[in-house]
Amino acid sequence: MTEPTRPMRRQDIRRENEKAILLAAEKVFAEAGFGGATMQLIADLAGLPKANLHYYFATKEELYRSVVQNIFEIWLQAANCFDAARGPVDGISAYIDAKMEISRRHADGSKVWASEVMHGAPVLQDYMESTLREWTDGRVEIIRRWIEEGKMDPVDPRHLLYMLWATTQHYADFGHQIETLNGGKSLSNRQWQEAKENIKRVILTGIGAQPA
Amino acid sequence: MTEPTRPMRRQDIRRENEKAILLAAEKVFAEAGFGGATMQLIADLAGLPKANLHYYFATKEELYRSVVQNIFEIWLQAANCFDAARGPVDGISAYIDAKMEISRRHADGSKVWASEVMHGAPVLQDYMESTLREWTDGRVEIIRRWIEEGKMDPVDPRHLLYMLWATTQHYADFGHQIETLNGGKSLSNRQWQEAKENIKRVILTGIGAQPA
DNA sequence: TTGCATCCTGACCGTATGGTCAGCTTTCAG
DNA sequence: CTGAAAGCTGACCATACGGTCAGGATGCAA
Repeated sequence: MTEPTRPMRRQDIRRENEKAILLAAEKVFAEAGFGGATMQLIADLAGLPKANLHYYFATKEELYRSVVQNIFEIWLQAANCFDAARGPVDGISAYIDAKMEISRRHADGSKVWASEVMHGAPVLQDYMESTLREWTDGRVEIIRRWIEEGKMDPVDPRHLLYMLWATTQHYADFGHQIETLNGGKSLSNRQWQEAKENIKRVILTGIGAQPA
Repeated sequence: MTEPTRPMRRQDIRRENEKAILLAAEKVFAEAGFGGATMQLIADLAGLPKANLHYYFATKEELYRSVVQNIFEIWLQAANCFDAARGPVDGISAYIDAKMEISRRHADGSKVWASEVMHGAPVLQDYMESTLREWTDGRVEIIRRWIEEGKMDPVDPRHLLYMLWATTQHYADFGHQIETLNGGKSLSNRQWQEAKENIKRVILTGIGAQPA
């Protein structure tokens, strides 16, 4: 115990409880899926009575929506790497780094996101048709320009993006499989590093954008 | 209606009903996850009363297990491509073709498989620790030999395999996302072909195993 | 034809789950 | 200090779901 008592302010209480609930929910949704998750389990993990969850989030759907939107924000932020870059080597390297960091630090969120998409994006369909589509179109344009400028081979930009998403996301979504094939141990720092380097090397070489 | 009545034989009845149930179950599990799927939904989709499902499959778990094992078999069969090959170009090309075909023809199964792994492989843990591990180790050895023989660059075989799994599986698991970014339309024959070619080209080039 | 094994199913049951609510405690502005 | 707003929660409810079962229908071997 750090403090004997804590005279929390209202603001703090709300913020901390919402945070605890969202964190617990992310984990439970990731492990059991939306249908398999129960409010009771989330409540227990968050250390709160179930009724308290419904005080902050009216319904299971609303809580789920919050979790999914959270991870979507994080996912989109990794986009910035792309824009600041001068060429494919910088841009794609940075993007892979960022996405791999997400796979590692937000494995649960990644799984929830994957689950949401796999089940037809019932919650995020709007975002996918607006924000995601715009983001993608923008990146496709950037890649197209790189190709025009001779900075990389003429690879279909969309399929290249899918490849980046797939390879990086895989380390979160299929982390359990990777762990099992790694002797039941989660990847070490070194192994994560190797994974990143491998992806970068194969893809950058594969699109003819080798570092100078 | 094709036939007025059908004097089915017992054998046929069992086979056809099990098949119908498994097909329906695969779809429902893919769309809703294990927890979200209901026996009633599966029964409706299969065109049978719910109680009849329990006649063929005692429990929801047993039905789910059958579905997962089915797709695992298919998944493993794609392995043969690897063995018959003389070098990385043949082997990896054939494997990508096979896995992409699975992503296209068995999208539901692929999703169920992904879901199973994402949730910690509660059903398939044994298989993963035995069959899958053996298969993987064998393929790692093959790739290592290719590297020794100078047929490709020294890329970590395991991470290469993960890359192959990820890129191909992505077209099934994230098919909805891809569809949305494709203007709401599923990929055409031509687009599937392009996807395959792109993956092959980038990866084969990326590992320094260009066709002669 | 007969008898039996297989196949089928409507009706039912116990339980778990999402959600509600009345009433309590705590915070804090005035 | 005070009252209202915010925070909290045990007990409760309706429903949906997995699973059961008694008994009827059907095929099939002898």
